[in-house]
This record gives sequence, structure tokens and C-alpha cells, in this order.
Amino acid sequence: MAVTRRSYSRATETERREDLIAATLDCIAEAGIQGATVRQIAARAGVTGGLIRHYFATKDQMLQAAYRQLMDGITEITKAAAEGADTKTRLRRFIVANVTPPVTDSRTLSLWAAFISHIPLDPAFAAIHRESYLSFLAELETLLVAFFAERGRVASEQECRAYAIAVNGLIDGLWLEGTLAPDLFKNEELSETAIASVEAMLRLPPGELS
Amino acid sequence: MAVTRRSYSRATETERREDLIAATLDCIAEAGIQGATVRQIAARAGVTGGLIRHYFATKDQMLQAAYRQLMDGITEITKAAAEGADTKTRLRRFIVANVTPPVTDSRTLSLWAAFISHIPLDPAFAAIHRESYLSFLAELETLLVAFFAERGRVASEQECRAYAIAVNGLIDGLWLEGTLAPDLFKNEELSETAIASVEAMLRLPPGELS
DNA sequence: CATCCTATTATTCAAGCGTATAACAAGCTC
DNA sequence: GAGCTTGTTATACGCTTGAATAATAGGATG
Repeated sequence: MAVTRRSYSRATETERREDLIAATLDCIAEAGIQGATVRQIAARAGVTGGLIRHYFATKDQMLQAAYRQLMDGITEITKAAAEGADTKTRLRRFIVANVTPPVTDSRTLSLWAAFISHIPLDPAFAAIHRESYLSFLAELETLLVAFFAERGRVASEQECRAYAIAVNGLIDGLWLEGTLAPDLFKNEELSETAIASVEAMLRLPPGELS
Repeated sequence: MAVTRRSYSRATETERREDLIAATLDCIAEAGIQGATVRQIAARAGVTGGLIRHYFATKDQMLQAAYRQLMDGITEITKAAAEGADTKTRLRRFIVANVTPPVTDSRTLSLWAAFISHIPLDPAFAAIHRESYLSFLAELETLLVAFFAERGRVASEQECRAYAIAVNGLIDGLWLEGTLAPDLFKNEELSETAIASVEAMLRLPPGELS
């Protein structure tokens, strides 16, 4: 007897890859890295398990692609927030964007942490981290340099780098705090703390960034 | 024929639990949460798989116990670093301890991140996080209050809390940066950045904490 | 030294894992 | 509209997983 098969429609390579990556992120966010099995991911993407190997040589490669896309998305959001306007506003918006939804989001955190925990175990993940970290740091440093320049404040390259590292640390740390325990912070508390702290770190007079 | 069994020696409940928890942490650190299987953990602890269920009702409960122990260990190290001495020294040592080995350690990071990624998925992990976070924050706030008091500087409770949150964020963020990419930072760079940043955040004159 | 309790081993179970491969059908090409 | 390419389904394989259960032996108790 003729076996009936599921009907399906073909997709372009890019579409399918994006669907699979999105499904991967969904699965990790909902059930952790353990719950992100080939079968679950395929089901979520509306395809059968075998298809995954047609697009990714191995499951690990798909995870890496998902990690890359996650970080690219975050970078894009925060970069977009800092566009246009004067340097002061751009710097402020960049900082605020990093401690405000959708960046402070338990889904994002869960994904981020799942990937971070693989960094010490797998050089491929370490490379992705490094790239996105350096890109983030460079963006921040550019903002700081422009800000100082506009004010006519002299700051050596080392100073700017040190500031960027410190401010980046603060942003990451507050992002963590706010995302892990959102109920502990009032509405604007995290943003205000972030702005006030950066003002102080840069030795600016209070209120200079608002 | 008589089946020969492996010889073994009984251990006290506390010993065995500690061994199992230590083995759990080892496995997670070396192979990720995915590699921390009941069998691997048992092998690492030198027992057979079945024994785990004698001490922990479920694998998840063992993971939670391991998470608790990890955080307790970190808290203990940083608290110990801040003992004795005057308030300024204690504050400085506390900060430095958090961005210096053994706290900045890829093993610790891998473990921490693996557990963090479970927080949004499992309330039990969220509770453990909350407890250790609040304990850390309280310790830091105590140090700050004592420091301000000694200087005769007035600071409201809200101010102190805000400072503690910000400084905690900075510490966590720098810890992350330094641990994820240790090769990017010179020997004392992270400690110095941390101290200088906290000085600035608290609006102290440069060098006040060194 | 016999007894008893229980920590520990050994074995089994059903389920799920990542991967490999063969059969099928969608939809472009000519 | 016939033919061909290949994206997709379907199925199978060997292995591992967390958990449950039964059998054994360590070692304290009397």
C-alpha cells in the first residue's frame, strides 16, 4: 500500500536556517540547553528532525549559529538606541537601552547564560563571545571618545579604554541584577542608578547625562 | 556460582553528600550541564549510579545542592577577604577579592553560568540565587555604611542601597569580563580599574581607597 | 559471634538522544 | 508536461539517559 507522507513546502536556505535558529533559541529559553534536542527544535520549527542535518553538519554548529544571532540582535538593539542626537544623548540612550527591556528580559538572560557556560568548554563559543564583546567595547569606547571630544576634555587612549571597560562592567552587572530579580527594583531605578553611576565614574557633575 | 561484588566502605551521610556534590561540580565544570549525568557523577565520586538516589530524591535536587554550595563558597571567600583591618581596607579587599583568583576562574564561571541559565526555568534555582544575591548585597551595604560612618559622611539608607547595587553591578560585570577574557587584561589592571571606579562612583577623591 | 539495619552495588526498564540513510515529492528547467 | 535536482520526510540504529528495584555486604549492636 502507498504510504502517505506529510505534505510540505520548500523554503529558501536563508528562511529555513532562520527558522531553525529561532526554534533553537525558543527551545533553549523554554527548557534550557538540555531541552533543546534535535527533535524538539525540529518540531518547533515545523519540520522533521532529519532536516536539521541538511542545514547544519552537527547540532553544535546550530547552537553556535544561534549564539551568534542572539548576540548580534542585542548589539543591534543597543546600537540603534544610540543613533542620531548629540553625543550626550547617545551615550545616555546606549546605557539605558542596556538595562531596559527588551534587553533586560528573562528569556535573553536564560539564553545568554546557557551559551556563556559553554565558553570555557568550547573554543568555538569562546570565539563568538570574544567577537561580540570586543564589538560592544569598541562601540562604547567610540561613544566615550566622542563625548569627551565634544566637551573638549582631554582623555588618553588608555583612559578611554579603561573607562569603556569599567562602564561595560557596570552595564553588564546591572543588566544581570535587573534581569535576575526585576521585582527588587522600582520602575526607573535601574536606569537612574546606571546613569548616575556612569556620571560618577567619568567624574562628571551629577545630572550631566540627564 | 557466587557473584563477586565490588568491595566498598560506608561513609557518613555528610561525607557522601559532600563527595557527590563535589563530583557534580567537577562534572559540570568539565563537560557542562549536559555532561553532568548521573553515571558520570557517580563514577567521579567513586560510587555506582544507584547510590545517588539514596541521598537525593532526584538529580535536580542534587544540582540545587551543588549550586547552593558553589555560591556559599564564593560568599565565604570574599567575606573572609574583608575581615579585620579598618573599614577602608576591608572595602578595598572585598572589591579586589571579587576580581581576583580564585573567584575569577573559568571553572567558577562555567559553573555559575550553568546554574544562572536555570534560574528563569526553575523556581528552586531562583530562590537559591535570590538568597545568595541578597546576602552579597547586604555584606556590601554593611561595608559601605561602616566606611561612610567612619568618615563622618552622611548617607541615607536609600543612598547606601543604591551605592551597594551599583558597586555590586560593577563588581559582577568586571568579574565577568576578567574571567571570560583574562588574556585581554594586564596583571593588576582589573583590580585597579575596579578600585578606581568604586572611588569615582562613591565620589571619593582619587586614591582614597588605595 | 550472631543479628539486624541500611548503605551500597548490580541490574533492569522505558524513554530519549544525535546521527545516518533511503525513499519520496516539490517545483524549477527545458 | 516530462525529467531532474534536491529539500524534506520517514525510519532505523546504537547508545545514553534518569529512575526503579532487588540483591548484597559493611559494620554497629546486643
